[in-house]
Amino acid sequence: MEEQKKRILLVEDDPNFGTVLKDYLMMNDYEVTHAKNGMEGFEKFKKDDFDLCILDVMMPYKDGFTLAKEIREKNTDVPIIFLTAKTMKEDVLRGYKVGADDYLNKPFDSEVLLMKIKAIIQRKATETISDSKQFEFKIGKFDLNSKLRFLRFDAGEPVKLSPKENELLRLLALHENDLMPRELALTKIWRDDNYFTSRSMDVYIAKLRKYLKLDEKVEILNIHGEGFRLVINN
Amino acid sequence: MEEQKKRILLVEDDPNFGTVLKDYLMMNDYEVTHAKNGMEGFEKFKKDDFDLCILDVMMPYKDGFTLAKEIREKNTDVPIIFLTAKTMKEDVLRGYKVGADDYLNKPFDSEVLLMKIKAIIQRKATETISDSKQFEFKIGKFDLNSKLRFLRFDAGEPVKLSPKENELLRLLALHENDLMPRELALTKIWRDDNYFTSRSMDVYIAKLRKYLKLDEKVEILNIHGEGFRLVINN
DNA sequence: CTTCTCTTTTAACCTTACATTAACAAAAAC
DNA sequence: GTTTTTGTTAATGTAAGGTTAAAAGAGAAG
Repeated sequence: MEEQKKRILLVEDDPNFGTVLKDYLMMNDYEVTHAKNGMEGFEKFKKDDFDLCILDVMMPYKDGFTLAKEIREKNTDVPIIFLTAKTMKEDVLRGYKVGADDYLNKPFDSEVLLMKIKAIIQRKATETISDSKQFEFKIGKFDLNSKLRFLRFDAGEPVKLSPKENELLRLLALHENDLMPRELALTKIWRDDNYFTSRSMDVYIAKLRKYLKLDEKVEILNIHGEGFRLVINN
Repeated sequence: MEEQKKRILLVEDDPNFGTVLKDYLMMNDYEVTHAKNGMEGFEKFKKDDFDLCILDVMMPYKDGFTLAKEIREKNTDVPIIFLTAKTMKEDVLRGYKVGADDYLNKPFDSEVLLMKIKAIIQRKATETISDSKQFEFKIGKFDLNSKLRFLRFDAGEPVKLSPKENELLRLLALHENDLMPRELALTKIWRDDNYFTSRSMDVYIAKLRKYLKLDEKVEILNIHGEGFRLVINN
């Protein structure tokens, strides 16, 4: 079976360590892009699609967490592994908040890192069955382009959607006629689950309903305690 | 937000540590079943549905890895976290091989464990559940979709069911024409068995009967002192 | 640095949905 | 005939969701 090499973005400011790690990963059949600081890391991230990011936490100018936040704004899915110099609890917790998939304490065992990489990439691969690269949806008489973030009714003037509106509608569309669990949206879009983010989400549901009113065949139904359902009647 | 408590199976042979950890998790809103060894752990696993397993590696008779293998044979999805006494590389690698989601070295920080639990359970929630089979039932002229929680008569307008109505009808449908023991519903749905939950269940039976009246061939019979029976006459 | 604009969150208030409890009637068991 | 179990309806309390508006952030432009 012909298998596409997985692409890793490695952001590590220590040139010695970075180079060694890069070479090690490449020897294990990954395609590695090495950035020497947060700034550069973000630039490279924007330019390419990666299957995984490995970020050093301690870096001058822009630390790993800040970089992760920026990356998350662009891409809610890409797995992130943090490298922390020592096991500081605050770091670990902060990492999870930003949506880390894992973290490793330096010095770490390279085989363990490989295992983690494998496990994480595999996990994503199974998750990403259908929602891989879907950015255009037909929703009744609407067209949603979630890459450009606009919603067009009946081939008319497109309305611009805010990032959150867009993500939420996209999630709903991905589950058209099916349940889109509340939890899913909260974890994928808001990455946090408390009373207020939950209310925030409800506010966005209201906004979307307003947009979608133009087509009376399209509606967002609530399933009490579970989530929402985008239905298209005919 | 009425959120169903997540259920954790904790297998830990050290009674002191096990009890403390159990209490800590329960204080943080998890429902915890504590097994004192691998054997017991597997028995409890078979009996119930868990959202997460936390397994101690070092246990007499049946170690955590062996238990994990057995669990994996029953269930390929449930997340597993290992607790290892010290960071032995072989253990870590072996853990990943068996399909661990994470591992923690004792002693560990309890807050970190909580974060990991949260992250892992959220991750699972993300993976879309689309086993339509177990959720759709034909009951006489009715269609029950117990994932979307609606009941439709004769291809007409669907009626929304409340969570309890839905679960109860689903249980009855699973035992169609057969006895559905009272106790089964009480333990599976209400997870509690006392005078009042029992009365509550009767109230729901009445509700379901009302819905099902539309098809005179469908009825819920009582078997005194035993339970109920969903029968479809022809 | 300030202002303007767009986005998101927080707050408030109201409605709907749900589960439980109580009360009483009916049926079954003994 | 008395006790226990079940059938049913209504009342209550709480939680979740709908909606709107104001506050708070964030970024761009002046």
